[in-house]
Amino acid sequence: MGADGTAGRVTGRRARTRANLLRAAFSVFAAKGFGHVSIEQVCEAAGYTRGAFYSNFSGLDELFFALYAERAELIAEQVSEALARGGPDLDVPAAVDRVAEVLLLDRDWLLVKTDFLVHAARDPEVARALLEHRARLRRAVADRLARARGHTELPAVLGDADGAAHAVVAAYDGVTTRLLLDRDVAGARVWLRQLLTALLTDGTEPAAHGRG
Amino acid sequence: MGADGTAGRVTGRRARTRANLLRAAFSVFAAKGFGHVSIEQVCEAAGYTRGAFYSNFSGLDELFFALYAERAELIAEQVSEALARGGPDLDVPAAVDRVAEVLLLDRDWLLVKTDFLVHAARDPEVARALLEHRARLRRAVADRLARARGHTELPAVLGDADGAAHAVVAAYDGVTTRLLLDRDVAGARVWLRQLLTALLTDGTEPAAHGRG
DNA sequence: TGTACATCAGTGAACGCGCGTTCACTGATGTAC
DNA sequence: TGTACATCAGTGAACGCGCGTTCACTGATGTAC
Repeated sequence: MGADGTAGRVTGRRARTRANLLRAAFSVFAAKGFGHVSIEQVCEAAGYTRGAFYSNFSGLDELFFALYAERAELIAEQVSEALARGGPDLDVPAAVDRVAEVLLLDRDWLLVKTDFLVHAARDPEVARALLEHRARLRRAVADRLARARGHTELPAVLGDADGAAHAVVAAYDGVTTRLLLDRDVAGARVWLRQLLTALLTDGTEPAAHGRG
Repeated sequence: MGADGTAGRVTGRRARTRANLLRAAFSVFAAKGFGHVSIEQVCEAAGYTRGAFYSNFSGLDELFFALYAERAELIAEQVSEALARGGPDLDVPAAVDRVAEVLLLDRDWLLVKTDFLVHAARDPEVARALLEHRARLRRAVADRLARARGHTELPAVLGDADGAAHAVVAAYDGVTTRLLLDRDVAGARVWLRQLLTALLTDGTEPAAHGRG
C-alpha cells in the first residue's frame, strides 16, 4: 500500500501518533536506556495503548532505529550549517566552538546515541546506518578543512583533510564518553576545543582556554 | 559473616561456581549486550540453576559490576606493566604500541566495557567506579610522561603531563567507538598510534604508518 | 589416613508478574456528492 | 458548507510465555576426632 494515490487516506492522525510515540520513546530511552525499556513503558509515556504501537512499528528495534535516524539527520544538518557559516576563510577556534555547541548540546542525545552504538556494535545492519551517519559528518568536516587549506596548515601525522576529519570524530567520541560520566557539559566543550586545537594545529601555540 | 575466622567453611566450591558464573556471563554479555540478557541465560550458559545464581549474587547488576571490576583490574595491571617496560627513557612509539596492544586486544571486552559505560551514565554510583578505573589508567600514563619529560616535549595546548594523559584516554575512547563499528582491530591499533602521535608530539614530523 | 557429622552450596519446583503479541471492535477521519 | 459513508487508526481485553524470585530439600564439602 502507499505506492498508488489511493493509499494513506487518514494521514494526519497517524503521523501525529507516530511522532508522539517517537518523542515519548526518546525520553524513556534517555532515562532508562534502550535495554531497560518495554513497549508498554513507551506507550504509557506517550498515552497510547500497545495496539497503537503495533499499528505504527513492528517492534522496539524499528522504533529505536527511526528515532536515531530522525535525530541524526537533524544533527548532521546543524553541523553542516555551523561549518558553512563564517566565510571562506576558516577560523578554526570559531568553527570549533560552533560545532562543539551543536554536538555537545544535549546529554540525553548522547545517551541515546551511545545506546544506539552499543546496539550497532552487535548488528552489522544497524552499524552500517551509524557508519553512514558518521561518514556524512566527517565529509562535512573534511570539505571544510580542505577548502581552508593554506590558511591553517594541518599536522602531517594525520595525513590529508580526510585524516584530520577522522581525528575530529575521534575527539568527539572521546569527549562524549567523558561527558557521559562526569555530566559536565560546559567542561566537555572546553575540553573538545582543546583536543581539536591540539589535533588541527601543529600544537606549538599555548592553550587559550583552561583545561576542563 | 566472614569477619571472624569461623565463616566460609566450604570456600572452594563456592569460589569455583562464582568464577564459572562470571566467565559465562562475560560471554553472554558480549554476545547479546547487558540489556538483553536474563539471569536464566547466564545460568544456562554456566550450567547452573537460577538458585545457584541467587546464592552468589543479589541480581544481574551486582554480577555485572563484579565482572567489570575484575576485568578492569586486570587491564590496569597490564597497562602499568606495558608502560613500565622499556627503561627510564620514554620511547613514545614503542610505548604506544605496547599500550595499544593491551587496550585493543579483545573486542568482547570493549563491548562489555561500553555496556558498562552506558550503565554508568545513568547511575552515579556506578559512574564513580568507572571514573576511578579511568583515573587509575590516566595516572599511570601521566606518571610515565612526567618521568620522560625533556626527552619528548609535549605540545603546549594540552598543558602538563596530566592534560596529555587525559588526551590519551580520549583518543582511546574515540578509537574504541570506531572499532566497535568497523570491527577492524588491526586498523584500530594503527589509528590509535597515529592519534597518540599527533597528540603527544608537536605534530610536525611526517606520518610513519599508513592511515587505518 | 579414615569415618561421622555439621553445615553450606546448589537443586528444582512453584508462584506470579510483566509484558509481547494478537485481534475483533469502535469511533475518528477524510471523501464524495 | 453540510451530510452520509467507507475506511482506517487506535482501543482494550485476552492469551501465554519467559523469567525473576523464593524456598524446602539434598547431597557435596570441609572438619574434628
